[in-house]
Amino acid sequence: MEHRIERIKKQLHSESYKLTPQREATLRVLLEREEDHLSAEDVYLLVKEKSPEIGLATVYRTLELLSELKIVDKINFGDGVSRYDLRKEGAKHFHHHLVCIECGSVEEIVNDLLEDVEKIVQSEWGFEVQDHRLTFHGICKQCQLAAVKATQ
Amino acid sequence: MEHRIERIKKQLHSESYKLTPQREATLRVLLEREEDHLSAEDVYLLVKEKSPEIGLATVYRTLELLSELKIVDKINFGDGVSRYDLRKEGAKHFHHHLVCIECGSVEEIVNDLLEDVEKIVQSEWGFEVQDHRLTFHGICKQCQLAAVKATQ
DNA sequence: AACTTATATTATAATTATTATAAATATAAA
DNA sequence: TTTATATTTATAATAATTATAATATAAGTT
Repeated sequence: MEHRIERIKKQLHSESYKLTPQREATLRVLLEREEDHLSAEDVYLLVKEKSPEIGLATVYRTLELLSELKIVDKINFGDGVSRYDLRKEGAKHFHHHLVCIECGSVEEIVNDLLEDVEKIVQSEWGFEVQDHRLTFHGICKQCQLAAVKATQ
Repeated sequence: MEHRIERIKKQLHSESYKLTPQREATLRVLLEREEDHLSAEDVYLLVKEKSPEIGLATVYRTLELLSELKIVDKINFGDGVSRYDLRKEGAKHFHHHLVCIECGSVEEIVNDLLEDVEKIVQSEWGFEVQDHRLTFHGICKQCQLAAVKATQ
C-alpha cells in the first residue's frame, strides 16, 4: 500500500500537483476499499472517520483529479450517483463489471475480453479505441442458487 | 413511424398503461430524433414545441415508463445527465456506442459483437447475462482525418 | 529555516438533475 | 353517464455536484 501511495505521489508531483493530507487520506480510503464501488459521498464519510476536518467538495475535487490522472475511473451503474473505482495497477483498460439486478452486487472482471471486439471496431468503423466501459446486467451466481433453492 | 407508434400503443395497453397525448408526443420526439441521444431536458424542450402545455415531470415519468417497458434505454456517458435511446425494433440487447473524446459525437453499433464474450461470462463467472452496456471512448474517423490534415 | 507563490482547502452558497406531492383532469370500463 | 383509476399539472423537495471567496498550506527558493 505504501509503495502504491509513493508511486501515485510521484505521479502527482510529475504533473505539478501536491499530495496534500486530504488527497492522501482520500487515496488511502480508495486503496483500503479497492473491491468496492464507492460514491463520492461514501468516500467522504470514510475519509471523515480519520480526517474529520475534510470537506465534501475537497473529496469531489480529489476524485476528479484522480480521474484525470487515470488513477481512478468514474462509473455510473444507472442509480444516479457516480462511483469511483481504482484502476488496477498497470492496466491499460478499465476492467468490466457484472451488476446483479437481483441483489445489486457488483463483481469485477479484470480479464480483457474485448481485444477482438476492439479490433473489429477499429477496422470496421475506423474508430480509434482508447478506453471502454462494459457492464453486464443480470443474475449473479448466488442469486441463481437462491432462486433454485426457493423452488425446491 | 405510425406503425411503430401503433405497436407501442398496443404494448402499453397490454400492460394496462394508457397512451396519453403527452406520452404520444414524447414518443414522437424520440422517433423523430432516433439517431440522437437526448437528455430528459432535451426531450422536454422538443416536446414543448408541439405540445407547450406538457410538464417536465411528465416527460421524466414517460421516459421512466418507456425504460421499464424496454422501449428506450437509459444511458449515461459520464456527463452528469441521463440520456434516453430508443431500442432498435426487435433487438434483444442494447446497442453499443462509440463516443469521440475529441468532438463528442456518438455513433451507434447495432451489431451484436458481444455474443462470445457473454458466453464466456456465463460459463466462467456463472453470471446469467440479461443485458449489457458497452461504450468505447476514443477518436472517431472524422477527427482522425482532421488530425492528419492539421499536421500536413 | 524563513520566504514566497502558486495551489489547495474550507465553509458556505448556488446550480442542476431528478423525484415527490397533492389537487385537478382525463380516460377506459361498467 | 357514472365511476374508479390512471395521469398530468404545478409546484415543492431532495440529492448530487459545482462554484465562490477567504484562508491556509506544500514545496521550491533564498
